[in-house]
Amino acid sequence: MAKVLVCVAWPYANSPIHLGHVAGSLLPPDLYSRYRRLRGDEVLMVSGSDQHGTPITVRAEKEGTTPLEVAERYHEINKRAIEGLDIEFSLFTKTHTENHFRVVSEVFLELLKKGYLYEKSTLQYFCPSCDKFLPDRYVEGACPSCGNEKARGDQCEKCGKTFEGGELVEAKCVHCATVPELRETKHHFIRLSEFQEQLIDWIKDKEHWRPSVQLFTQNWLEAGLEDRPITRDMEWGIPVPLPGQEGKVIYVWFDAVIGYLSASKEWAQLSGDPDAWKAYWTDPAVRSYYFLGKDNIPFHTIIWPAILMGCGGLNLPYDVPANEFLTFKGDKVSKSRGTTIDIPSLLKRFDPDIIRYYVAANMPENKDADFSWEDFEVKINNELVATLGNYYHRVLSFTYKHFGEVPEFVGTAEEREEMMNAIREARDAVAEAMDGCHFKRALKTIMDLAQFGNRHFDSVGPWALIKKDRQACGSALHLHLMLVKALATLTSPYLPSSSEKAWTFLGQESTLQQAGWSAVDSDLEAHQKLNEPKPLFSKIEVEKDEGDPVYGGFETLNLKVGRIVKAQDHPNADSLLLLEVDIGKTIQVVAGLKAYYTKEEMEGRKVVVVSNLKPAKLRGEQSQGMLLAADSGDLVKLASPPEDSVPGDAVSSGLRQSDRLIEFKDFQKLTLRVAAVDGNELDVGRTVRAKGLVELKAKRVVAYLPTPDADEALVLSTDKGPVTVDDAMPGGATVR
RNA sequence: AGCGGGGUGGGGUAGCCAGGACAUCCCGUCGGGCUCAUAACCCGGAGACCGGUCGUUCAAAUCGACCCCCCGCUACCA
Repeated sequence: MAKVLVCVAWPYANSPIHLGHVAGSLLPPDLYSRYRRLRGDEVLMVSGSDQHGTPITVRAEKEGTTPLEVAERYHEINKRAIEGLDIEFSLFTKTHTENHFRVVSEVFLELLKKGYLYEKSTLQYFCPSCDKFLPDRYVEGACPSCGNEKARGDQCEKCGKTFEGGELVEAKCVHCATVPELRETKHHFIRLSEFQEQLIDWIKDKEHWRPSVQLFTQNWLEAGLEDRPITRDMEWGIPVPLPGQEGKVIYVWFDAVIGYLSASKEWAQLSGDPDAWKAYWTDPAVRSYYFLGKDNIPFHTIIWPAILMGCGGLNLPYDVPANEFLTFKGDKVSKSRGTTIDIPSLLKRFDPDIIRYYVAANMPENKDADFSWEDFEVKINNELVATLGNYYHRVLSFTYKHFGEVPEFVGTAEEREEMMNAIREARDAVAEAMDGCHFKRALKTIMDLAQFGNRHFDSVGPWALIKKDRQACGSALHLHLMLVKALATLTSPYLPSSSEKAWTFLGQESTLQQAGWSAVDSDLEAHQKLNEPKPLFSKIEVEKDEGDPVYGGFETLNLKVGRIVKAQDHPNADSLLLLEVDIGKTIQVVAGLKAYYTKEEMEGRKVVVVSNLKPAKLRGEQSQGMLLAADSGDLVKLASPPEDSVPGDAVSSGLRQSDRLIEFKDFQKLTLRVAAVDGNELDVGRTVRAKGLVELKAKRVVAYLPTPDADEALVLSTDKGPVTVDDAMPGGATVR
C-alpha cells in the first residue's frame, strides 16, 4: 500500500467552471486517484478556489460589491459543481483562509531567511485620480524599444520586450486616462536565477513526463530565468508578513501554488492529526502528481519546484501530466440554441457519469480536442449506451429473468480461460495505461472489452441455448456475469455511480469501492441472488439546430442598413475613422477606411452595417459594429444598400436574423464575396447558382457562401432589393 | 502580422518522441446475420497515394528542410 499526493490546479474564483476545466485539470486527477484508491493506495487529493488577484477585484468593482463576496460566491458555486461531478477531493478549500495566509507567510519568511528573496526598489505607476498603484495590465503606453503605442505596463506584446516600471513612454491609466505618476515602491523578488542549474538537473530524468511538458520546460529553462517580483501594491490578497509593508500583498501566482501545501496542512488539521500531511510531503518515496492545463505548465515545472527547493525538505513534483485544451468550435451554435457548457447548467441536464464519460473519451491528452454537441450525443449514445450499457443490460436482464441468481459454471476449463484471459489482458492494459496517466487509452481498452462481451454473447446465443440446454446456458451466463463484474470494476474510476449500481445488480453485499481492484477477476459465488436490473444509461437528445441548415451561418448575423451621420478622424490612429452611424439608433463605429474614403465622402452615405458584433475598443475608441466593404487587395469599396432603403432596414435576404452578439473572429469565419451577376448565375471567382432572387439588375452584388467552396450563394438583400458594390470590383473579392 | 498547436478514408480520431510486413478505432454508408437487449448487438464490403515538394534510409504517416492550409492567443483586422 503506497501513498500518493494528487494536486489539482486551483480554479479561479471569478466564473463558474466549465467543461474545459473538467477536461484539463479536474477529471484526470479524479480518475487517477480513484484508480489508486481502488488498488488500495492512500491518496491525498487537494485543491481549492484561487481567490486573489486583480481579475476578481475588477469583477467586484463592476458589480459594485467586494472582492471577498465575488470570490466566496464562485467558490461555493464551483465547489458544488465539483461535488456534483463526483470528483472526490480529500479537501477542496480556498486561498482566502487563515490557514493559507499562515502557510504562505511561513514560506515567504523561510525563503527570506535563506536569502532567496530580496527587496528591490522599483518605479511603479500610480494613478492619482484612482488613488492607487496600477496593475501592469491597466497601464498603456509606447514601447521604448519598438515604439508600439499599445504596450502594457510590464511587457510589449509587439516586440516581446519586458519592462521594469517606468520605462514606458507616455503611459496612461487605462481606467481614467489620467497620466499616472511614477512612484518609487519596494517589492520583494525571488531569486529564480539561483535555481536554474538545480532545475535543469532536476528535469533531466523526467523521461516519464509528457513530451510537450518536458520540451516546454526545457526551452524555458534554457532561455534563462529572471528574478520575479512576488509582491504587489494592492489591498486584495495576503499581506506581506513584515512590518512596514502596509498596502502590499503577495502576488497571486506565488500565493496560489503554495495552496497545495496549505491545503494538505488544512486537511491534516481536519483529520485530527495535524502532522498527517508530512507523510505525503517529506517521504521521498511518495510521488506527487500535479494535474493542470497547458497554460499552467511553467508555474508547476519551474516556479513551484524552485519555491520547494528554496524551502527544502519537501517533495518536488513527480509528474505534471498537463492536458491541452478542450476547444469549442461549435460554441456559437450552442449559444444560439441557448444551451451552455458551464458545469452547473450541464449538471441540470445530464448525470455526472454521462459528462465524465464524454470528457474522458474526448480528453485532450496530446492535442486540443474539440467539443460539439453532436459529438457529445454520438459518443454517449453509440458508445456508452449502446456498447457498454446495452451489454450490461442484456446479460443482467436475461440472467435475472431466467435464473434470478448467479447460475453455476459447469463448462470446460477452456471456456473459462477464454473469458478470464480476455478479462486479465484488459485489466493489465488498463493498469498500465492508468499508471502512466493515459486515461483515454485505458477507457478505450475497457470499451473494447465490452465489445468482446457483446461478440461473445452473440456467439453463445443464450436465448436459443436456454431452450436446448438450460445448464449450459447458465454456465455461459456465469462467465458473462464475471465479465460484467470486471467491467464494473474497471469502469468505476470513470463511472463511479453506475458502476456501483451494476455491482448491486450482481447481488453483491459490499460496495465496489470496498471490494477493490481484485474484484476484476475474483470468483462469483454461484446461487448468489441477483437484483432486478434497470438500464444504467439512457440515450440523450441534444436539441437540433433550427433555421436554415445551409445558411445557418448567415443567420448568426444581424445586418442593417445604416447611414453615416458623421465622420471624423480617430484621435489616436492613422488609418482609422470614427463614425456615427444611424441604423435606427445611432451607434459609433471605428472603420479602417481612412485610406480609401474622405470624411466628406463618408458623411450621408448609406452603408450595410453588421450590427450585432460584440463591441470592442479599437485604439481606445468603442466600435459597436462594422461596415461591409469589398476588398480586392488594393481596391476597397463600401457595399451599398438599395437606393430606397432607409436606415434600420434589415438586410436579411428573407432569412432569420440573430439578436445575439457575435465575436469578430466568428464573423471572420463567414464567407462573403463580391459576385458579378451573369444572368441567373453569379461569378464569385467561379460560377455558382444564386439562391433566392432570380432577376438581378445590378452588376455587382454581395453574396454569402455557406462554405468557401459551395456551389450556391445567397445574395444579400433587403426587401427592396440587393446590396450592390461598385462595378470596378472584380467578382470574388472579399467582403468584410 | 507575431508566438503556439495541428493537417491521417465523407466526419471525428489512434499511431509519430524510440522508422519496418495488409495504417487503428468510432460515426456514416452498402450488404448480411441475430432477435436476449435501450431500433440496441454481431459479421462482412466499399472508401486514405497518412496536406505538398524535396531529402536521409535497405525501409518514412513516423526523421530533416522548405512550402501550403487550418485552429488558438496576441495585434492599428472593424
